[in-house]
Amino acid sequence: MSKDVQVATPDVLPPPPAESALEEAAPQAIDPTTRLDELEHSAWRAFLVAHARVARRLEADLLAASDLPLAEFDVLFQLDIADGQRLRMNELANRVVLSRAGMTRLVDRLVADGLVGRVKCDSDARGAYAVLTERGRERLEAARPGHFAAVRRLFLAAFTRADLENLTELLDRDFPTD
Amino acid sequence: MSKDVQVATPDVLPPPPAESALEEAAPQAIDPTTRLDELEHSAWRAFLVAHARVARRLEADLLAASDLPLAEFDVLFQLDIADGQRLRMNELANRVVLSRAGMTRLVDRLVADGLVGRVKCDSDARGAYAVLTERGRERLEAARPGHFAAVRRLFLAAFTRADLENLTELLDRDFPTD
DNA sequence: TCTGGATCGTTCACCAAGCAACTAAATGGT
DNA sequence: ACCATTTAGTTGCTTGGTGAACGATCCAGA
Repeated sequence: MSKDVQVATPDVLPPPPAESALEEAAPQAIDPTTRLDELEHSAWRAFLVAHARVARRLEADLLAASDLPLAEFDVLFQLDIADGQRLRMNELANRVVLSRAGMTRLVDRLVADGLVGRVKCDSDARGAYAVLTERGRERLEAARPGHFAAVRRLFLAAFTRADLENLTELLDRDFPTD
Repeated sequence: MSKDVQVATPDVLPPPPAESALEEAAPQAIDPTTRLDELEHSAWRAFLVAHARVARRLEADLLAASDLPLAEFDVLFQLDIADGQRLRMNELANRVVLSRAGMTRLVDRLVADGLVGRVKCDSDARGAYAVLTERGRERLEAARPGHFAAVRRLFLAAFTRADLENLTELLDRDFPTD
C-alpha cells in the first residue's frame, strides 16, 4: 500500500477489503426481489450468451460468404415466401423484429441494390409494399445454401432432433411484447 | 395489366405467376443442402425471434427504469462479482460477449460517468483493469431490483423451474466460437 | 359530415458495435 | 540476447439500429 497504486481515476474501491461479516453470516437467503437465484440466472445468461456468440459469428460468416447480412437475408426470405412476393412494411418489420424506422432503412438499402422494389398499396394510400425483384430472388437463391449451412454449423449442430423440438417449444412461448 | 401498376422501380416480379409445376409435382423432398427442414427452421427462428423481442423490450424498460442499458449493467455486475471488483478489459469483453473495441468504448462511457475506473496492470504493462468505483456499486445496487424484475417479467415468467433447467442445459452447449 | 384519434411509412439526430490498423509490450525459439 | 510472433488495448471509420417528430391517410363516433 505504498507505491503500487497506478490509479487513473480517484475513488476506486480497494481490492479485497470488502464487507464480509454481513453476507457470510447468514445461510445466503437471497432476496428474491433483488437477486436471481442460481437457476434463473443461469438460464438468462445462457440465453444471452448463446445468442450473442452465435449471432456475432454468424454475421461475420455470412458477410464473408455472400456479402448479405442476416437481416437482409431474412427480409428477402420473408418476401420470397409471402403471397405475391410482397409484404407491407409494417408486417415485414414485425416478422423480422425490427423497428419500422429500421425496416425503412433496411429496405432502402435493398432497393438501392435492386433486390426489392417499392410498390404503393391500392387499398391504403398510406401503405407501401416491398416486393422481391428478379435480382432479389437470384441473390436470395445464391445466398441460401451458404446461409443455411452456416446456421447448421454454428447453431443447429449443437442439438439432436429431440433437442430442437424441445427448444422450439420453449422459445416459441409468447414473451410480453407491449 | 393496364392501369394498375404503381411500380416505383422497374423489374418487379408479377404477383402470382410463379413457377408451380416443378415444386408441386414431387412430394417436397427438400434439398438438405439448401433448405432447413421444418424442425430446424422453427428452432432457429424461435431462437432469433425470442431474443430480438425480449432484448428489445428489455432494453427499453431498463432505460426507462434506471437509465442503464443492459450491457452497462452487465459490466458493472461482472465487476461486482469479480475478485477485487476488477477485471481485465479482455476478460470483461469475453464475459459480456463484446468485441474488445466495443468494450473499450463501453468502459469509456462508464468511466465518464464515474462508475468505473481504469487501473493499469502491475504484472503486464500492456494491461488495464476496469475497477468498480463506489459510485458504480451504488448505481448497480440501485438498478439491480428493477433490472431483475424486468428480466423476470419479460423472460423468466414464461417458464417453470423445470423449463429453466432444460433451457440452461440446451443453451449452455458450446457453439463454435472461432 | 366533420372531427379527433389512431395508423402507415419516412426522416432526423443520435448512439452503439464491429473491423482493421496501430502502438506497446510480452513471449518463445534459436 | 535477439528477433519474430502474438497479445492487450485503443482509435478511426463505417455500418446499422432506435426513438421522436412529422405529414399523410384512415376510421369511428357525434
